[in-house]
Amino acid sequence: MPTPHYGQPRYRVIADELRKRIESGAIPPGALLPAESVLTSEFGAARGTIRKAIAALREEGYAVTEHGRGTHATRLTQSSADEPAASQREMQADARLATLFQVEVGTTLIEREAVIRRGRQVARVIRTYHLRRTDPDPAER
Amino acid sequence: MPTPHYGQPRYRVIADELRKRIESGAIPPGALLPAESVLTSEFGAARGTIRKAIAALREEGYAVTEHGRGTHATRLTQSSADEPAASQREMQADARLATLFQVEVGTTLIEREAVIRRGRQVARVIRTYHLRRTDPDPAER
DNA sequence: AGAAATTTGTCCGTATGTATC
DNA sequence: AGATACATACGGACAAATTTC
Repeated sequence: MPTPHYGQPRYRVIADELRKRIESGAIPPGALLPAESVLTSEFGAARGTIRKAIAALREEGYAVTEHGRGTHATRLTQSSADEPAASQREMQADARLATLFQVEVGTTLIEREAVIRRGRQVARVIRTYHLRRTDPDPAER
Repeated sequence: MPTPHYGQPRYRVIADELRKRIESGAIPPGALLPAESVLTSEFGAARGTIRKAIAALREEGYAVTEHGRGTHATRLTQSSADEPAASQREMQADARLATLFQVEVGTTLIEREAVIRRGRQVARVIRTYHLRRTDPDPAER
């Protein structure tokens, strides 16, 4: 079948469903999500669509994926004592971020850190900040 | 040519090239990037690969895409009163960044801050860091 | 106003590469 | 070495938003 994405696109619906399972505890923090192949069967969607749904969850801070291992539901640590390579964590808005987001200082934000490597060297580090409950994300449409 | 992604994946190389054009001014802030169809021809890559490259640029804060319009290079010196003008500045590497870049704490890094707005609201704040001297981008490894 | 062209968005299917178990 | 799981890449088709004629 072609592409009848009335209203919400398929990957969005799937992402919402998986997010619901995580928030409800059906998939506990730290637990592994079903493999892409399993989700493909369950939702009757192409693998690419499943992957896009999971990518959306990652961007929203609900999951973390590791190459040959799988995707884990995120346990967002309130750590301010940051040392590890936590790719994702909660943090409190400082003055600058609070101003930008128009919230009060101390409001919880999600910080994600990505590293672009060139061979063994780190070429760039990217840090993204956003409020929790972000929806779709026009960036990708 | 199936999928030989030795070293850097194709979309990564393309993203780096496009980013270089933006940073160098070859594609001025606010300007439209070539359409996906054009980039597909230029790089001889599938459309999906081009789209992934552009998605990477979005995540790094270098571009913003709108549905039937196209992808614009993000404007750095935005108006508004809340901006300390320069969205790009030098800063000293903290412990975390120093570790990643394998340099000493206090080494000068370039920090770029992009503010992605959705309407009047700030949706995301993206900060990218990279070494000053060295990199810009060997483009290829 | 309307139709066509342009451009990005979604989805499917297939194949191969890479990391982990 | 084999199996499992995620990653990259190609190609095709149709949908939706915008611009152009």
